[in-house]
Amino acid sequence: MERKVRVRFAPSPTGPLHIGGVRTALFNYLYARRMGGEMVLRIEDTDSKRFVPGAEDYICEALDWLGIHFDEGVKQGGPHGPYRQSERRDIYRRYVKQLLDDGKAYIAFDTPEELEAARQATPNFQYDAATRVNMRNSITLGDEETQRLVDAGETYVVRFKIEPDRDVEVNDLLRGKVVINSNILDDKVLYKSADDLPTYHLANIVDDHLMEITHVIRGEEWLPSAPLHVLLYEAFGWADTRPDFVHLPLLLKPDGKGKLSKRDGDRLGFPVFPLDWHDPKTGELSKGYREAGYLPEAVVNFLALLGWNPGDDTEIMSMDELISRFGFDRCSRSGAKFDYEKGKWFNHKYLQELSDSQLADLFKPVLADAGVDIGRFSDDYIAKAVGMVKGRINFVKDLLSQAGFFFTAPDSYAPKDIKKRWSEDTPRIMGELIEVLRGLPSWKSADAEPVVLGWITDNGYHMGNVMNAFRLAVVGECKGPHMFDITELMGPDETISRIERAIERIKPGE
RNA sequence: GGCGAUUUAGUGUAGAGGCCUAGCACGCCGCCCUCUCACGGCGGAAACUCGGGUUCGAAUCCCGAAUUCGCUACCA
Repeated sequence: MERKVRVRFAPSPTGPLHIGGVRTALFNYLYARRMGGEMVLRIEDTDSKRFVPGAEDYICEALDWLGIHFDEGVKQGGPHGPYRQSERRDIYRRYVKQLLDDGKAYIAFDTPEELEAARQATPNFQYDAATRVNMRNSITLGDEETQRLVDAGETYVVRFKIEPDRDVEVNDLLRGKVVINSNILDDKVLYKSADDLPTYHLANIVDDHLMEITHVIRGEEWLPSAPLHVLLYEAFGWADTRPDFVHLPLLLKPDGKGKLSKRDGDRLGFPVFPLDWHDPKTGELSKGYREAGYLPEAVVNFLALLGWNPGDDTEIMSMDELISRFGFDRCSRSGAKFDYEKGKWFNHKYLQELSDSQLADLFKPVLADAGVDIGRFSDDYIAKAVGMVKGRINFVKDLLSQAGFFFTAPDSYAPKDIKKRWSEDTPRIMGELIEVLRGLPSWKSADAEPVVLGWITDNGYHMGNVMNAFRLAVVGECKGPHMFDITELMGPDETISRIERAIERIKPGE
């Protein structure tokens, strides 16, 4: 019987969700939707030492912002709950007991110090079939003594009894059959009595089974422990419903070596988190894509193409298009260096698809923050200003430097441009320009342009110098959209007053 | 060190024996457009890790080496 596809995203709430984690969540989501399946969000908070308050809410908010929605999980509940591992203690205890009763696991009392000593004594110490007979555990101590110690309240762990010298096969949908000999596996700790919590490995297998997960899609860092998981499914007698594995390639640093980390973002100046994160302990702020000005669609599109491609040259794809085309047959197996420049380009493309008024709405708060009284400008004015410069922006905030002059007259002028375009007799020519402008029958760009250009050529003036001085006076520097489009929008009063202002304030360059 | 994975331009990738004088995109450079800066259009530089095979023919198949990454915790 074909089981309904069910996948899960299972982050650990130890801090803000990393962008690599976001991609893992995205691939899970795309696959689930593609297959008409379901996706659950499970919180793996089995490490009480690393738990960070707020991290869970952050994860939910971030994925929600990106449009990655869950069918079941910690926020929406569901028939397989609870979805927080710390609330499933009784379940894990039951399965730990089952393993113990079946002789598939044993209790060990070795203290961290004793383990450390063992590692010191033996170069490549590994707690396994060969060494467990020399340690303090239920195998060497016997059932009676073990029970006595447990009853006496001694802290212990439960270790998985790995059967030596077995070739364990992991069938990975991306990498094919990976075979690992069980001799290199150690007797992993499954449960710690100290905090009455399982470790990742046990909780993961139990939950995936109970939650009827069909596909475990996770980062490549889990590949080495996949054989252990396979063995665990066997030990529980769940081999027939064991999920398929997909180990996704990692996101790497743009330069140098290794996994992309928070430090790289700080060092290279880009976010590695979806949302801003204020660390509750250090008070430190980590920048997020949302606050940096990214559209969630752009982030999703960008991330989807890191390690996957649709098979043709299509690059801009909505979530629905990604879903309809996604598959592991087109995933790459090697790590992808994170290319922030390409990410900016995606945002640029998505910004271009917004209408002028949509962009204007996004721009208004930025303008207001910059101290502009936006009440003085009509929505139509803002939208038109935005429309003229949108082609040159990667972020909404870029609008400030590109279109700011539409809202505030320049209070300084680019020295470079003064030097090049503002000479001794420029003020006189600008004075003439004002008269020409005043005599204009129409301020429409198409009407005004031939008149002004005609005046320039008729007087034998230098086209570039006059027009750029004009631009310098109005914009503050020699950049921006077509000059007469600017003046049409700004209107005669503002335009002429800016020229007068410039004549007063600019000292000619040498 | 051990184990596993990985390997096409600076980056992300296409390519599944002849269609490859290796395609696309970002980035970079140049030209055009032009009152400026951009956008856009056009063009350019830039890659099959190496060594052996197999084959009439290999980026594509086989073997070996190297590379890079990951794992090697009472973290996930």
